Amino acid sequence: MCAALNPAQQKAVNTLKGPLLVLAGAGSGKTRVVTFRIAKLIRAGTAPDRILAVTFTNKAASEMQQRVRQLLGKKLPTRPVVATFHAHCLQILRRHIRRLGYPVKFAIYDRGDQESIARSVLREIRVPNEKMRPAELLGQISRWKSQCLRASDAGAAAETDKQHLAAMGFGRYQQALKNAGAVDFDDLLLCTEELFVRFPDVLDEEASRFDHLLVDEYQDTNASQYRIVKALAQPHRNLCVVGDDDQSIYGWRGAEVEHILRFAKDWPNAVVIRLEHNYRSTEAILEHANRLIAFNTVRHDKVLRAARPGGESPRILQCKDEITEARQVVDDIRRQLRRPGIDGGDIAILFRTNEQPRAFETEMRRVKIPYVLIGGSSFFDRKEVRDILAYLRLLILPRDETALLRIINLPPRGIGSKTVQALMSHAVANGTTVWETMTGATLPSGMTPRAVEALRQFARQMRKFQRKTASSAGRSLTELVKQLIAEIGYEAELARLYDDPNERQSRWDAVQEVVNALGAYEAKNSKPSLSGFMDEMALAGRDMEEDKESQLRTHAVTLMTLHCAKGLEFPQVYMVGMEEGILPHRRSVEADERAIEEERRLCYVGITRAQDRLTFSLARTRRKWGKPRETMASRFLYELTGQAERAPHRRPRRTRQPNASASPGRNRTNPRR
DNA sequence: CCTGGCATCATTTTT
DNA sequence: TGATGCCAGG
Repeated sequence: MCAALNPAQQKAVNTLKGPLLVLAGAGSGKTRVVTFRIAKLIRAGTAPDRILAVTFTNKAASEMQQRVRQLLGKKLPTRPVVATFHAHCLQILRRHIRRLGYPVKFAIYDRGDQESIARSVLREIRVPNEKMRPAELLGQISRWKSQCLRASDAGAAAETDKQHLAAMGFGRYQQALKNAGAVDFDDLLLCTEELFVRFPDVLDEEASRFDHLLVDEYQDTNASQYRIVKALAQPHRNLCVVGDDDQSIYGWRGAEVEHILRFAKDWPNAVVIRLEHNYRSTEAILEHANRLIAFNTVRHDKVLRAARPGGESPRILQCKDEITEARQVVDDIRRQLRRPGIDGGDIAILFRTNEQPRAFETEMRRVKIPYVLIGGSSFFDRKEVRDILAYLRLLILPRDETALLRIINLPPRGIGSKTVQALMSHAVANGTTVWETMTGATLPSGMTPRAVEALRQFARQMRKFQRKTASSAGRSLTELVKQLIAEIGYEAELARLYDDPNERQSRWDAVQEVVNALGAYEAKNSKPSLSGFMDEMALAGRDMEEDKESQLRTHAVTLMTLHCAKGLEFPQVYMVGMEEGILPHRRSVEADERAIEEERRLCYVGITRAQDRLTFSLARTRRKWGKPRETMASRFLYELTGQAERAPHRRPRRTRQPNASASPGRNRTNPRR
C-alpha cells in the first residue's frame, strides 16, 4: 500500500481542473487516489472548506475524512466538507425548506414511520379487489421519487392496477408527510432538487460555497442525485466523479449505470482516466471475476489486470442443505483459524439476503467463533428505542403525528382507539393537527370524562417537557430525557409487560442506550440540541453502533450482505448460497436481463472483495417457508468457471424439465411449485 | 379499554 | 418460518 502511484493514478491525482471521470476498477486504489487528490488540491492552494466530497455511506465519509486528515496533518484551520448525499442535502434543506412550504423544523421519517403513514393511507383508499401492503406502496413511491417523479405525475406513469392504486396513495402519503412537518429519505434529495429548479438564488447560494466537487461511487447515483451534482458543479465545472460501472448494484434504488456511462457526453472536455490494475486480489481470483463480468453487455469495456500473480483457485462447496452449508463453511473457517497468522477479522461470509445468516450464526455460536453481523436488524429498529425517540420527536415538533400516535397511549394511560379516532376525525374536519385538537379548549364531544382527564393529563405532561426542551440551552439534555423516561413510567411498563427478567433487562438496556447515545452526542458537540441529536440518529442511525463493532471486529468473523460489502476487502471470503433464486435473486430472474446483469455485478463485487482465498458454497436443498425445496446451482458459477454453456437455467421458465437428462449436472433439479 | 389467541399471508438488496 | 391483523372475551 505504500508503493508509489502508477501513472494512471498519478494523472488522476494531478488533473485538478475541469470535469474528470475516474473509472476505477475494483481494488485499483480508488480511495487512495481520491484522498491524495483532495490533499493535492489543498496543497495547491484551495481552501479546504471550498472542497465538497460526496459519498453514499456514512462509513465511507468518515473514512475519507480520516484519511485526508492523516495526509495533511492536523494543522488545518478548516476541513474539506465530506458528507453523504443525504447529510449534505439535509444541511441545504435546513437553510431553505421554508421556501417549499415546510416548517423550518421538520422531522425525518424513517422506514417505520413511513410504514405507519402508508398503512393509514391504504386504509383510506381501500379498493375492493386490490390489496396492497404498506411495503409495496412505499416501494413504488420510492421508485418514483428516485426517478424524480412527483405525486402529480405518478398517475400518468402508472401502468398496472397496482401502480394506479399506488399513484393514488402517493399524493395522500406526501400530504400526510407535509402535515406532520416531515420528509422521508427520498425527500431529502428530491426537495433539494426541487429547490434548485424553482429557486435559482438557492442554487446559486449553495453552488457558490464550493470550488471543487468530488463524487464517490458515481455509478450509484439516482436521478435526483445526478441532477443535484450537475447543478452544483455547473458554475465551476471542477467535478471529479469516481466509480466503476461494473459495481453498480443499486439499480433497485433508482441508480442508473447510464449516468456514469454518459459522463463524457454530459461534460464536454471531460478527462477520462481508467484505473485497471488490481492490487487487491490474486490473479486466480481476478480471472474468475473478469470471466464473469464479461457476460454483461451494458458496460465500459475494461479488463482488470492483476498485480499479484498466481494464487489459489476459488473452491466450490456443495452441501446437502443450508444447515450443512453453514456447518461446512464454519468448519472450514475453524481450520483456517488454526493456521498461524490467520485471524477471524480476516474472514468474511457474504450473502445475498438477510435470512441467510441465521444458520451461520447458530453454527458460529455453537463452535464459539466470534462474529459480527453487519446490518441486520439494528438496535434502532427495537421497539423500546423507537418509543423513546417518538417521545423526543414530540418534544421538538408536536405536529409530528406519527410520533404522537405511537406514544399517545404508551404506556397505557386510558386513551384508547375510540378516543384517538375521535381526535383524528375532528382534526381532519377542522384542518388542524391531532396535537392542536387534544390541547385545544374544547375537545370533540362524546368523550368519557375518564378519557378527557387522561388526555388533559398527558397534554400537561408533554407541554411541560416541551417547555423544558425549548429552554434547555446550557442544561443537560440527558438529564431531561432521563426525567422524562422516569415520569412516563417506562421502566414499570417494561416490568409489567415482560415477566422474564432477562428480557426485561435487555429491553431496559436498549432504553439506556438511547440515553447513552444522547450523552455521547452532547459530549461531542459544542452546541447540542435535541433536534441535532435526532438528525444524527436519523442519518447516522446504524453507524452509531460502529464503535462497538470496530472493537469486536479485530478478531471476529464478519457476516454481511453483498451490498454492505462494497468497498471492503478481506483476505478470505466465503460467498454462500450460490443458487438460482438467491444469486441471482428470484425477483431478478422473473424480471429482465437488466436485472440479471445487476445480480451479476453483485456477484462480481463479492468476488473482488477477496484478497487471497475465495470459497463459494451452495445447498442442494433449502428450506423455504418451512418446506425443503430443491435448488439449482447459480448460473454465475457456471459462467465464472468457464462452463456457461452447461448452465441449466436457460430452459424456458415454467416448463417441466425439457432436457432433464441432457447432462449429468449435480444441482439440476427443476424447482417444483 | 386491553389482552391473547387464531388465521392469514408473504418473503431482496439500504441511505 | 415469522410477522402481522383481526376478533372475541375479560
